[in-house]
Amino acid sequence: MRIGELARAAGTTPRALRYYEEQGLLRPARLASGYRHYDPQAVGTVRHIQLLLSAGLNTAAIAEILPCIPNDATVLAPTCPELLDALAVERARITTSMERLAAARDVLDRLIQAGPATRRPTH
Amino acid sequence: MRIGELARAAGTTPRALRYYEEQGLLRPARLASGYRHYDPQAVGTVRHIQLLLSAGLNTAAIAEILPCIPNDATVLAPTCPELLDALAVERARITTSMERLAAARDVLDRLIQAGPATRRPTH
DNA sequence: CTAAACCTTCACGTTGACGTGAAGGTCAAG
DNA sequence: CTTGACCTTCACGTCAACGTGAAGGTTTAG
Repeated sequence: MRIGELARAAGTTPRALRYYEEQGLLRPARLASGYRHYDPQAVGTVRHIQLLLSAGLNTAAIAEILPCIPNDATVLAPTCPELLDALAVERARITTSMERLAAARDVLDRLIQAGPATRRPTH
Repeated sequence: MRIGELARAAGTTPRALRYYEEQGLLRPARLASGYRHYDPQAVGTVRHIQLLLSAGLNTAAIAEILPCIPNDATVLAPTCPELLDALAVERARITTSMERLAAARDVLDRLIQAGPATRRPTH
């Protein structure tokens, strides 16, 4: 498939896909015309990229981790053992983020709960 | 207290505090010298700001919400009812973020689990 | 064969939350 | 009264993940 088709299939834009390639996350083949050519597995790869990006990983971290994620998507990775540290670091970062989000949500929840419904004087 | 002291107390920088003021999040008094003067409650306010920022709220959203968070910090807000919508929107955004983080963490967990320990052939 | 719809490579613009000097006023200690 | 640690207001720099043309080649449907 070509870049536009992949972009539609993965819910993104050609520009983003070129950016991912520039960052070393994708390595599409090239047709004689110079057009990029992606195999169907690229759809899953791009979805993984977007997921990790939305989790706050940057492209450098994803570039490390991505080779360990199999194209098959149902089968797990043969795994690159030397990356376990990096994985653990990112995992910890995500957990910390989730805790902060939970704390912030609690703040909002308290405001919502103390809302217009309950209006008891404090005495 | 002055800006440097507040910055140290809240674990941030004077520059950030001036930025918060510029965004309407803080309104310190001024001494005759032109120096900003903060009361002790500002420490808690700044902590709230940082928490909400780290949860992905921008300064505009925080500017809406912050007036509803009491300086006391243990007592809940009298609440501004017209903000319930905005609160709900941000709450939903946070929940979505947490779900994405959880999904990404699952991906990492599967990689970590399938790590060097387990190495069974698939047949 | 031609026009629409693709694609290519530059290369500059955007957004948010600050960082980082620059140039100068203020305050406490010695 | 001077030095050093504060503080002030500009105002430009940064970083990441793209957006947005510009100028031009390619492919495909009619």
